[in-house]
Amino acid sequence: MVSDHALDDLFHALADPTRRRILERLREGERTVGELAEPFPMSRPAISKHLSVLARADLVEREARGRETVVRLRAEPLRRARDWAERYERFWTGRLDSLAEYLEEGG
Amino acid sequence: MVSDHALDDLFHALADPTRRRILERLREGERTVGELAEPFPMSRPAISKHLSVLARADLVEREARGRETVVRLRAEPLRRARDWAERYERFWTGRLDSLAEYLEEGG
DNA sequence: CATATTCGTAACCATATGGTTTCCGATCAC
DNA sequence: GTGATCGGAAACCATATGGTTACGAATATG
Repeated sequence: MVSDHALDDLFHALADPTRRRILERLREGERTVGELAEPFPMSRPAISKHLSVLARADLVEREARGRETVVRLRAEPLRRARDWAERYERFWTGRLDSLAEYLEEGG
Repeated sequence: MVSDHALDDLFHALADPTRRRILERLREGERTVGELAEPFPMSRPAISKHLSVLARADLVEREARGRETVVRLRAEPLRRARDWAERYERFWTGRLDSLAEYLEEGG
């Protein structure tokens, strides 16, 4: 574990609504940068930066195609996020754990 | 969906190794702020700020107990993170989807 | 060839983040 | 009551973040 820079990048990438919306749209299929930028009330370079953040987290890949750039979803890293969160599952699945801890701690 | 500030706070809280380590330690049981701060090479106020970030995401709750403050894990919000990520599961579980999209797009 | 389009980079700016040190209120111990 | 300890708040600082506009390289168009 130590510091796990990949998880830092991953969660940071997900902590922005614009970036999450981009991922949502990419579920429907690959899109050019221009198509991705169109619905957002911000400039193309701003979207380009968001895509760089997503690419650093390995959540998208960009491929030059002619003068356009096609962006594709790479969802695999999200599995790591899910797995990480799942390790806490027993903690939210009921208060049995609280009782167990209470007993363990000599209560 | 719109903007979902709760997910912003949640993923932001998780995007820091110190905060994730704090959550890890809290899985073993509640801890005082001092106990939580002890292993980290940073000041108590720094940890206090990290705890505020975690509290804003509803991942911990703090309770004054005498002059100490006890911190408890509240893992429920992590379920939302897991559920969010899981919506992408079919995207990482095989390339069948790619074929489907290829066909849908008239390839 | 000339021009328009796509998209990334550079430079810049305002604000947020993450750390520090200092201080203060509350509580416990004596 | 005096003094030590716990922990949050305030003030401060350096850097990161998230946006902008301007520009330039590469590609398509006519």
